[in-house]
Amino acid sequence: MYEQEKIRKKKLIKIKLLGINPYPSKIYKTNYNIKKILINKKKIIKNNINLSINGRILSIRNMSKSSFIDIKDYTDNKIQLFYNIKNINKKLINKEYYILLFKKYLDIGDIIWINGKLFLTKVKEYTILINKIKLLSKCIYPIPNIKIKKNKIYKKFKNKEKRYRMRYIDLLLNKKVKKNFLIRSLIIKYLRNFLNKLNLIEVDTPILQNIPGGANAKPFITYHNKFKKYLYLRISNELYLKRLIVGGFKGVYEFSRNFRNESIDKNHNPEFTILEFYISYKNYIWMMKLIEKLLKYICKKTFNKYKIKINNNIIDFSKKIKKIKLFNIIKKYTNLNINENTSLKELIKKSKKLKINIKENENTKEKIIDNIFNKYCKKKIKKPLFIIDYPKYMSPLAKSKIKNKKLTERFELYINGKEIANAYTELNDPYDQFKRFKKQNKKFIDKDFIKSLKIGMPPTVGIGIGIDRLIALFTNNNNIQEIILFPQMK
RNA sequence: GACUUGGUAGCUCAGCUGGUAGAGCAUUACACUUUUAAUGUAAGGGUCCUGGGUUCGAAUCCCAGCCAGGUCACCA
Repeated sequence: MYEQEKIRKKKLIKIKLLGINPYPSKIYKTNYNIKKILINKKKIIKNNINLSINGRILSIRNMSKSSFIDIKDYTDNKIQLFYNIKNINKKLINKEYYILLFKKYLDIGDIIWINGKLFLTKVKEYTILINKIKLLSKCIYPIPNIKIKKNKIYKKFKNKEKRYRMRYIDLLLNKKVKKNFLIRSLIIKYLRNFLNKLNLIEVDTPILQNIPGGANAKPFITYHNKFKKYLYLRISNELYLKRLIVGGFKGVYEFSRNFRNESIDKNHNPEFTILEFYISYKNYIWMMKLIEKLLKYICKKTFNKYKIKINNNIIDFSKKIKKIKLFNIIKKYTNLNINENTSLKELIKKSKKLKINIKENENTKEKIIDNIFNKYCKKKIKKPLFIIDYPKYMSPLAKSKIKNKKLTERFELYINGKEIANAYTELNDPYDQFKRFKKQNKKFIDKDFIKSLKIGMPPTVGIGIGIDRLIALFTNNNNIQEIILFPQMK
């Protein structure tokens, strides 16, 4: 690094001394991108079209009095450039052309603008004969070189730590990585389209909250100097979106960046994105149908097909998603006969064989069931599956079922062993909600939210979809770091 | 948090049971008038993650730490 950077710095100084600005502010017009050139190559040659393009240099081959340069642009296509000493005698050649090309001041990684005409070389490669050239930005830090020689690929930049810490290089060199983020962008775009078609309103709610509510997780704490009080980065936006439903919106959604002060692994980043949306006068049954439509829609729009391969399983998003009751799936995989009436003592007894490890002070029914499910059921789910009939004690924000008050109108969506979404008909009884908050977490009770429920929230269904996990799923990545541009690192 | 694998040149990686730090590509110089990610010759480039220890001698063995990956647990 030291050596090569030093050499390039010297070049930079020389270029400047010779009157060339290595970082010009002027914009040079282009009339093509490389993808467009490759598509229209025959036409371009036929009509003798003058091409102007931008790009980054990938490789340089100097041979005596002529040279070849490969450049790549934002379309991720590359094209070969050519210049020859014959051109030097022409009066047309400007100073910059001479200095950059013949003094060899260009490096791999430099960003240039060129103007020239397309021709076919002796070896039949479509190539641009350079007529004018401008340096747009000098590359000082050498990027890993891209080369294939004798069937060996010298293109690797695959050290994960380096890739994540220097994502700009990763994106530049690894096509797949860039593609993943293009898919991410598409999926979010189509989710928005879908929700907008439903006439939901996109909103922004506070990231800095007085009381971290709506989920059970450790928050990041910060301090407001003027208020002289602690504020919390949101762990969820749920309670704010519900306030908006109280306020009379028919439906709202937010792509919410949430923050949780927990450990990092392939499924968890301290900041992550959840899409939450709430629709009044609907319930969780309706939402299940909507989610089927939503998945089908984004799969089709993004990939132009309904079936995609995930972890060697083909998943067909045009099919109806099956439902199973929580206690039934537990029975299926563990043979354990439990239900919402099972007492804590009984649960502990029955689950003893399953090697569930719960800290003694956290010995609650919801923890034990959660544990059993995570350990024995979750990973077995490959195809999309709705899990329903969660007991009330596991669902502090969900409305109870009419026929069985101990169960709730709630479902979770699992695909490929991962929780993708969590939804329920929202609890809108303020006194019931207050009781449940008290049971769940005495430290943070959002009394203002209770007040909003007292004003009256219409029957409402709400859902949270883990966007990072959803995108990891659709891009067939097992690690969330691959689809978060800048994953958190120490 | 536990276990496990790794950290050596710009990149990818060799380096055996301890004996002067290696390769390919990249870089620099020279040669060669259109090459298939050329070719030939030569050169430069290293805090072998950090700190201790063992030893005449440590990239290598031992201990501690840092950073990262994987698996599991916790957390959603």
